[in-house]
Amino acid sequence: MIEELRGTLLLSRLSNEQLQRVARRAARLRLDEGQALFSQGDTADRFYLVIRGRMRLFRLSPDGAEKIIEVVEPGQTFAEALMFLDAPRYPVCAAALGKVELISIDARDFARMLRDSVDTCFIMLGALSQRLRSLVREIDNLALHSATCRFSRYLLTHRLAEGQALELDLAVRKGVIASCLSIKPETFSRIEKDLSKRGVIAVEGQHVIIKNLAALEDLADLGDAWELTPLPCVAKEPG
Amino acid sequence: MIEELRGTLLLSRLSNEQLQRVARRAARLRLDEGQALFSQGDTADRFYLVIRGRMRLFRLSPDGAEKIIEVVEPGQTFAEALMFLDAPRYPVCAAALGKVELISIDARDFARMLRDSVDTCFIMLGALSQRLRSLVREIDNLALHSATCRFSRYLLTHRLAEGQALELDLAVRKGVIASCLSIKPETFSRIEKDLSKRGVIAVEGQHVIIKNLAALEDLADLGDAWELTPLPCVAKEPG
DNA sequence: AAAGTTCCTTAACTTAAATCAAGTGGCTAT
DNA sequence: ATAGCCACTTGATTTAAGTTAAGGAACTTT
Repeated sequence: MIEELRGTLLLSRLSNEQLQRVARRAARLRLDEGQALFSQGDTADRFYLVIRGRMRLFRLSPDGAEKIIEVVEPGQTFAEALMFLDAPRYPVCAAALGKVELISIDARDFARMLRDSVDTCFIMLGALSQRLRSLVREIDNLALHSATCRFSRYLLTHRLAEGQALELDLAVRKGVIASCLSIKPETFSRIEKDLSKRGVIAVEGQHVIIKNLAALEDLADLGDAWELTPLPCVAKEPG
Repeated sequence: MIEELRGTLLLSRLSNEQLQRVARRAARLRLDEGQALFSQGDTADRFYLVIRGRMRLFRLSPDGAEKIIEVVEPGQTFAEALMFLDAPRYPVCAAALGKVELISIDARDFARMLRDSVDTCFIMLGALSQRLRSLVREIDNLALHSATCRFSRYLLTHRLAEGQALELDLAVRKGVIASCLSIKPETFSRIEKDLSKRGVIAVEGQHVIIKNLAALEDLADLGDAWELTPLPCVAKEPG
């Protein structure tokens, strides 16, 4: 367990004693496909580290519609920002995408410990700042760009994640991607089909081939190239 | 200047020497109506404190459409989260709504100083966490709720801000509110008119009267009451 | 006071995406 | 195998909100 914790960026700057303290109050957790971890509104006293599998964090509307805010990958933590609020409640629901293994961490205790690790504070601040930026981008996507544009951007950013390849495999069900992009599955299908017909991409199941990168970038409507890069890097030492 | 800084939540835990250090590298700034402060993509080496007036932070799409992400009120800081990123660029444009007075603060220097004030780190973490939560809510609003619902929620939250009154004055131009809600001005007008016709509200210029609170809450589609309250409180002492 | 602005409203019309309603093809489990 | 389920596709239709266009009210500015 200690080793798994140490490998996580957020916890990387903690001393051995600190890690042991975290581990003492941590618990391993296994979820099956679709199983819920917590719901929007629940009191938030723990945060989580994904060891294996993926979690989906989503908002639920009163009439049952859902919108995925984030898909959390192994090695990432989630719900850790809440420990700095007064009487925190989870602002989203969390459920497993496939089988998932997690470690759950005591938030209050962790926050108290944080007072002795400014380094970790800074890692945390960097992480929150990045997440803030990505949420701003998502708002921009929703408010200012069409479904086709969002889909194109999705392909382009995930191409980056896989080393600039012109082919990529969708990591999750299409319905999940659709929800991430705030598109209904039907519309998602139609967009895929349309772009295929126009020769921009070719789709076969989960496998997508970018046939015309220039056209795709055009559809993605990237005014500023710098916007795309989702640099996963945090300031180490300000100054 | 020192006094103005000390009154700001974010800076409230700094020692006199630290405040003096901040002040030494701070500058006062005045903007006229509509004047731009920075643009999306600019290198971000300073952050700002609003002394007087309001700033609008907005995203610009390549074709010139704009969406206001936030309206910053006096006493609030903005763009402070960026100092924790590696080569930060402003993710939004900032411009004045009316005449504005600001203090601009050196971000790198501030971040360096932060290492000696865990208290301030925690205030910062709390502030970022709150902002994160409000952006998640905004995404929820855009993805899961209609324009009318967003408008209703706007009225209800701003009613709270003004002590539960059933009447309120819109603090900014309607076009600005429309952009905050990602609604076109024409649609905004139509919604106002429709709700007036249905006896839910009455509008006269900037003055809005809530005639039927229950109906408005119904339109706002609040599944969970706890969601509305935008508690502006930060954890002081975790533990 | 006349002429411009800027902001807001109203009306006619268009459109992107949602909804409704069937399918299809690939799994799993009996 | 076959029945059932699930993810996805496809087509027909609806609808919320955007677009275009024009006019009005409250201001500045000259």
